[in-house]
Amino acid sequence: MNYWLFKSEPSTYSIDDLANAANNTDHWDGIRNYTVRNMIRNQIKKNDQGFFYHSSCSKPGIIGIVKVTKESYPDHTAFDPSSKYFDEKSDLDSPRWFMFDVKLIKKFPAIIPLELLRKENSLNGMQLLKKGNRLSITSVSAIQWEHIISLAEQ
DNA sequence: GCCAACGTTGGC
DNA sequence: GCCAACGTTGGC
Repeated sequence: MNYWLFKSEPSTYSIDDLANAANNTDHWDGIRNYTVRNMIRNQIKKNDQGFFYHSSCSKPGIIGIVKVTKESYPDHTAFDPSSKYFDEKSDLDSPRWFMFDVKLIKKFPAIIPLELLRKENSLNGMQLLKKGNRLSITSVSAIQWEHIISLAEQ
């Protein structure tokens, strides 16, 4: 099983939106970056777990845990001209973009701020924290995962 | 295939 | 709003 970190701008889609979705489950759409697309198609598997990360907001950080409930399938928003994620180059017969489903497992009582993650020496190698990282999905090692979970429980 | 120009991300 | 860093586009 793999661990991930999924970024979302709370003004677009927050952890509370997921909490309010039917069965606490929703699709993770709108990925329009090839590196991340390939991660979805090749690596993100059912029952993988991930952190829900709030980005581009006043206090960015990790706010909860989700679980992958459905693996890679075509992102239908790419075919919808009214969607901001519409991509006229995505072909129904050969979709360019993919999404997956996640279920909310836990919302932390308090966000774990990016600022705090940066202070943790044992998280030095974390992909999220690397200079220039802009990927909206990054991998998390089991050790990093456990360490962050322990921060959430403090 | 190179690379300049432009677009996007996302912390601050 | 700024801007560093990276991604994408498209002419050549």
